[in-house]
Amino acid sequence: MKDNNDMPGHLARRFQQIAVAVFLAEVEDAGFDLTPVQYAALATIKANPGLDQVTLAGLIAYDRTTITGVIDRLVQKGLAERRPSNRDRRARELEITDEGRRTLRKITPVVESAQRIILRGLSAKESEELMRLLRKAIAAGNELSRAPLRDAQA
Amino acid sequence: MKDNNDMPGHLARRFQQIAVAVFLAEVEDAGFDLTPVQYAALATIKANPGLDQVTLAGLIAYDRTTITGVIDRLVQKGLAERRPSNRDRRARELEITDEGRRTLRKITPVVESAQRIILRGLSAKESEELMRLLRKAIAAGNELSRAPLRDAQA
DNA sequence: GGATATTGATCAGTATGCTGACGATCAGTA
DNA sequence: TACTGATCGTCAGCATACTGATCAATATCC
Repeated sequence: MKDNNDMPGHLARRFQQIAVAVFLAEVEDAGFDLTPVQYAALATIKANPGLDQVTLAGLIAYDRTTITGVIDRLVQKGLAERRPSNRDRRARELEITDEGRRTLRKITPVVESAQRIILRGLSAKESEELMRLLRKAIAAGNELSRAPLRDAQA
Repeated sequence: MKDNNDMPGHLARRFQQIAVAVFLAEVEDAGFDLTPVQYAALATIKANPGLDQVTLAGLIAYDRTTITGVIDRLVQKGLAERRPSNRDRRARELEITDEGRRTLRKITPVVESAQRIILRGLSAKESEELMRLLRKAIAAGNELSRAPLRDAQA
């Protein structure tokens, strides 16, 4: 009988579980209330002002139906704004607020420290190798999930 | 600005996302309706007949509040049974049914094939190395999540 | 033995993630 | 221009995951 520890699927779930727990603990310790998903969305909105939700979803590989709720919460916390687009009346343009910018600036070092904690069992060299292998496996499987990573369009 | 691809947390989420999608697609193709979580729970119940829910949760690193719903669905599908324990009247003893055994037998090769698909971008050597590094990182972070892995007690 | 602490299971509440559907809108074409 | 198909955002519904609480039952300690 195959052990759980021989199943990449199980290891993936467990690694992700720990990563989320560490992220939330560090962020809360620093006095913030932001999930990993919300952080990634906010950082991506800041880097791509005025983008629409489908583009945002593609940039961070979220499902477009999940984005709706995430943005709801960012807006509700006053970190982002959602307004109808003039170019395409179906679309919503997303913008980070000043408050969002402040939060992002203060929280980024915390997030980076969390990333180090997630890998605390590995040497620097092992960490690099793990990330390289994950990137490679992810690239090969990108199209297999409903929410693949997509480049921004012009 | 740090790229998403430099964040182990983001890579963890993405890898897990693909792993779940592959698992569900393969299992559905084979004509079954079972999630990764339900599969792991069912296989563990079979390997440890009569175990209680907390022990099961520890063996596969689930939160105990999540287990309740997972077992509900296994029972509802007729794959497992839940009955009050005689030794400890707070506890529920879990048992796999004949139907559960049949399902598990037929589905196991499908699950193993899914594991190969998840790693299809990597060579055999790289796959081994990825799993080794994940195991190491997970071991170091085990206590950081609310649902750490636990050995079965005597 | 009896007070206290702990434990097993569940629940309510919240946040991802997904499937499949829908209305509104846009783009391309006959 | 009218039609057709695709796209954007949202929704309902389901399944993980977690926090924190509660109830019942067991363990522990004095």
